Amino acid sequence: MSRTSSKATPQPKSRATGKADGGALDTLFGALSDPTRRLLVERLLTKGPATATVLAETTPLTRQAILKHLQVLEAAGLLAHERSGREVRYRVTPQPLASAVGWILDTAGQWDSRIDRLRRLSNSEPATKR
Amino acid sequence: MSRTSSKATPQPKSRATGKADGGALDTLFGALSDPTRRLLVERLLTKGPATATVLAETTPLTRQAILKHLQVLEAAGLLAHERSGREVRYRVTPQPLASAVGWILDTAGQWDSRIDRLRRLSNSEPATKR
DNA sequence: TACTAGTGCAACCAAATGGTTGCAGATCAC
DNA sequence: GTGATCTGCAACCATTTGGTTGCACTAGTA
Repeated sequence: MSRTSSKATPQPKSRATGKADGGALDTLFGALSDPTRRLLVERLLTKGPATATVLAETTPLTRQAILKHLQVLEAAGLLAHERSGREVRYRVTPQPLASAVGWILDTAGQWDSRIDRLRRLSNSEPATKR
Repeated sequence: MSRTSSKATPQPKSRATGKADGGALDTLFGALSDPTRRLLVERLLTKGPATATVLAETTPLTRQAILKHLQVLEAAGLLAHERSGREVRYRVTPQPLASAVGWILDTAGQWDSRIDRLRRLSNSEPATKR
């Protein structure tokens, strides 16, 4: 049952389609979900812009692996690159983090107002407890 | 050559090992990276706790698919479930979102201080531009 | 010029992910 | 009791992901 009308809609079944406008958050949170990538962001922030080869020297990973991570981060808008000569230097552009915080605060806000509503309605229950 | 000493370390090559202490952020951001899951969180917040079957009725997905998403969210600490009779009811526990915001703010903080440092050193460059 | 260092691209692989179906086990209502 | 619902597994499948290797290309440098 459950699957209300899935058979009726001939959707291409590709789950990569995304929900359009939410796609930015997808790639953003997705980019942040990998420890290597968070590490790269932190490293680029603390030690400044660097190339993929230089970044790869400090990890057990290949340059290509690092490159892929950098591209994921760039696709999420967290990085930008510029080339000087034969080198390609990556730097952090943390603006997209604002949308992440935005979604989280929005959500937490709904939670807060919900707690508030519950408190107002029933004064006996602690609402969350943990 | 990059790959400094990968051949020397006989690491089990399983990428699921995680970086231990950062694992919480992994699962957290990972859980948030899916639009369906964010939708579930929002729905559970706005309309209150619900069972997997009920949640599945409003989406084109199977109950099992929803179930898996709920389990991912629960593993990230964003959900908790309690059963009453034969029903299992899920509710949001948004506390872990704090760690996410924490990491982001830390990172943004490093960025701010770095801009500050740059501004103090060279007064001519706009530092970010975009 | 020839050599070296850095990047770009493509093929390939294993594991994780998101989804399905089918069925067994509880629990409620009659 | 019987039947209808709801949950819980398990198997299975296709796509994505994270990683590797190998090689071609480009840009500095001796």
